[in-house]
Amino acid sequence: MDDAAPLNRYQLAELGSLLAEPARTAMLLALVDGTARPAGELAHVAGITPATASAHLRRLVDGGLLAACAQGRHRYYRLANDRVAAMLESLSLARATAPRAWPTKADAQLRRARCCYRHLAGALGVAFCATLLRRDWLQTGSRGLFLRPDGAAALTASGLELVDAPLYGRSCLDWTERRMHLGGPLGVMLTTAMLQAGWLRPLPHGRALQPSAGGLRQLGILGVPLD
Amino acid sequence: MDDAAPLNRYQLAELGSLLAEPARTAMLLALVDGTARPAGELAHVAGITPATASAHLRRLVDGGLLAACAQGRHRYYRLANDRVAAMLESLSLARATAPRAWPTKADAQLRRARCCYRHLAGALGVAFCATLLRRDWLQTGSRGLFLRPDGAAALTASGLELVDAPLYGRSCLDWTERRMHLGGPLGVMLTTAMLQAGWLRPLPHGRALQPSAGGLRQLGILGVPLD
DNA sequence: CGCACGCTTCGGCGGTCGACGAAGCATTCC
DNA sequence: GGAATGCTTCGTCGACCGCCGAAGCGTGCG
Repeated sequence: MDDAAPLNRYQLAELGSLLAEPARTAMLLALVDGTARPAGELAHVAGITPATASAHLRRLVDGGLLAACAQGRHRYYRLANDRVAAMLESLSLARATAPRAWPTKADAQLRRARCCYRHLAGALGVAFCATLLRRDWLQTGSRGLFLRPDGAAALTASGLELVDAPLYGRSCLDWTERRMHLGGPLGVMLTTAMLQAGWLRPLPHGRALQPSAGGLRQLGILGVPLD
Repeated sequence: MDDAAPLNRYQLAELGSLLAEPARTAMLLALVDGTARPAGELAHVAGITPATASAHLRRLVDGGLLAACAQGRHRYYRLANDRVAAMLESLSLARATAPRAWPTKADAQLRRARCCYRHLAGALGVAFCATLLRRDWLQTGSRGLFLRPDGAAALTASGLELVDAPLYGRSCLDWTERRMHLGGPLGVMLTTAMLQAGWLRPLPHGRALQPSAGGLRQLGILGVPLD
């Protein structure tokens, strides 16, 4: 799946082999919505033991259909690239509805917004990061994600007091949303600024963060979709 | 491949299984150009014995990817429908160049035009049939292919004396071109008219037909692409 | 520091499937 | 009618692969 050149008979058969097993197709179908999911969850989705799932996931990664990224003691898997998703779509297997999320005992507040290693996570963190990327305020450089000047200006205009130093961020997987959000020093700095500006308020117990009315208003103005 | 509904994990795996074998992908790739090819040729393309090829072809037909049609002691296989071709295309396996034709000892005259059960076959027969279809002069009815009035008028204007009776034709596979041409009573009638009008002249030996200069001119006027 | 947890690797079992040769059936040609 | 041809079916062998339990490794938590 690296180049767009026509596949020969062997490459096509190899691709077919990867799709030839219901356990593997179940995992792929669970990932077509772009989420990244840990191996154990994919094993459960496929109805097989973690040992068997590990072998399948290895084959899918070796075959270029999946990408793995370890985070803590979890190992998240996602589709390798957009073309894999498009290929699956073209096989008419894209489901209209996203696969149901793994049942989590985390309460609603925790799922909505929380701090993750000092930066913003949860649905709000994912949406905020997606917005920065969509507006090209966040860009990928050799040393990681960095904030472009126009993005910094927009955030400052919204009331955030940003640190002037060139900070870099990195993608961080969200364990409830299963999507990327902004971590690293840049993520920490932005989250700290939001806390200082009163957009977010830490709840007494746990890591949940409570967005304020004013914070939600400012985020909405910036273009962040709010539930 | 019968409906466009999203595939579940088992249907997708079944489709993958069909693609998981190089011998089968070789056959499918040989058919993506829309041609129909006999089992023996497909076996040669895949590099396997006829016995093994027969099993593969049976699976592909049962899986809805191929369609078979017996003609004489040959059994021609082609892609089941357009969606199969599109699916293969989407897997980036459509080749820009058509697979090289099976080497045939038939001489050039025979390949160009000949009679096949009393109707016109060869490259000229295929091109003539395609033109009739493209111009909507030929239409598919419940009893077979029939000539529409405007088509009959155009052919008569070109100098062919057509029988007035409502004749029906049927698709006939061309063994050198591997494409459909017009057979059945309608095909026989049209070919007979061409012979009577001097467009075609039967060669003394064999079944080859020699188009005349006037015949080629008239066919060109009708829109038939000539080599 | 030790336990719990998530994931991977290893070993072995069983089923599926692809390969072929030989035989059988249908069609065509002489 | 008999031989030749094209294709399918049958029987059998061997390889591959999916499955699991058990063990090993690394991370995170108390």
